[in-house]
Amino acid sequence: MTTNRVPTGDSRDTDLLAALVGLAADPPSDLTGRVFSSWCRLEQPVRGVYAAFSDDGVSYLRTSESVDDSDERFAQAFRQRFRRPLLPAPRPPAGLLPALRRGNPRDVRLDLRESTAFERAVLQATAGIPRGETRPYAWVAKEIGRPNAVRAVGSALGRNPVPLLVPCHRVTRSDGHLGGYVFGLDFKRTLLRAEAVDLDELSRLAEQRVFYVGSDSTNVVCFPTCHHARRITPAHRRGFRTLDQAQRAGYRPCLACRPAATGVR
DNA sequence: GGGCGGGCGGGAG
DNA sequence: ACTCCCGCCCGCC
Repeated sequence: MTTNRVPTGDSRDTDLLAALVGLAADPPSDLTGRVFSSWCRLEQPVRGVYAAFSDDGVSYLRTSESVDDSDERFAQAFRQRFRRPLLPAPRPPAGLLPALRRGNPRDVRLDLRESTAFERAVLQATAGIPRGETRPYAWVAKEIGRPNAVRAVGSALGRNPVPLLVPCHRVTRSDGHLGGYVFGLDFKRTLLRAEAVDLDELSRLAEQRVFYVGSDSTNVVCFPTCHHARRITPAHRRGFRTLDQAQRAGYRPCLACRPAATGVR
């Protein structure tokens, strides 16, 4: 996340007072996100994308398809959720386009203040899933230290205010199925294919109930989409149904994809 | 594959 | 404050 905000103290109340006093003059930039947000529409890299943002970061993102290609529908959806007016902006915020292109939320500043602490934890863990890879919902739950809150993770991702930027399309079910998606399952498939995720291979593995892949030369076990797993030579490739089976066979979990012990028997 | 209970956070009343 | 209900789930049957 980049910082383009003027540094301020933590005393928000005094900041607010000072801001209100100076309102007749120039509004301080760090107040804008609380009063109104700007919006813009991008035509790339995905068909069309609407984003709402302020100096505090991008707070809301929709595909144009999901709002019937209508500026007004987007503004309506934003106002209903954030209870704040929305003004058009001449240009997108710094980093938004690279973030969308590279599928990396760290290229752009995000404003997640409207989310709960739990939701932010879910979004942060999800943000760490590399482009071209997938992780189960149960993995996200484990990553944030709430291994049983799996379904709540699904709910939180369903409310992800900034899909595409926080790549919740990279979170799939533990049984190998893709699970749901705000913009529909087809769009989830399209996004994953665009990142070169081999969906056919994934469903083949799911059919065989292979959810972990290891190398018998390194004795490291990964999620199948981990970039390390994809480099394993076919001759050394070994599939496992559970992490437990892999570990009993002498494999240790990959430090990059951190496969979690939850899985389908 | 399908069904079902368990699990959890959040929002509505 | 509490209860009830819902949801991008999981594991067992």
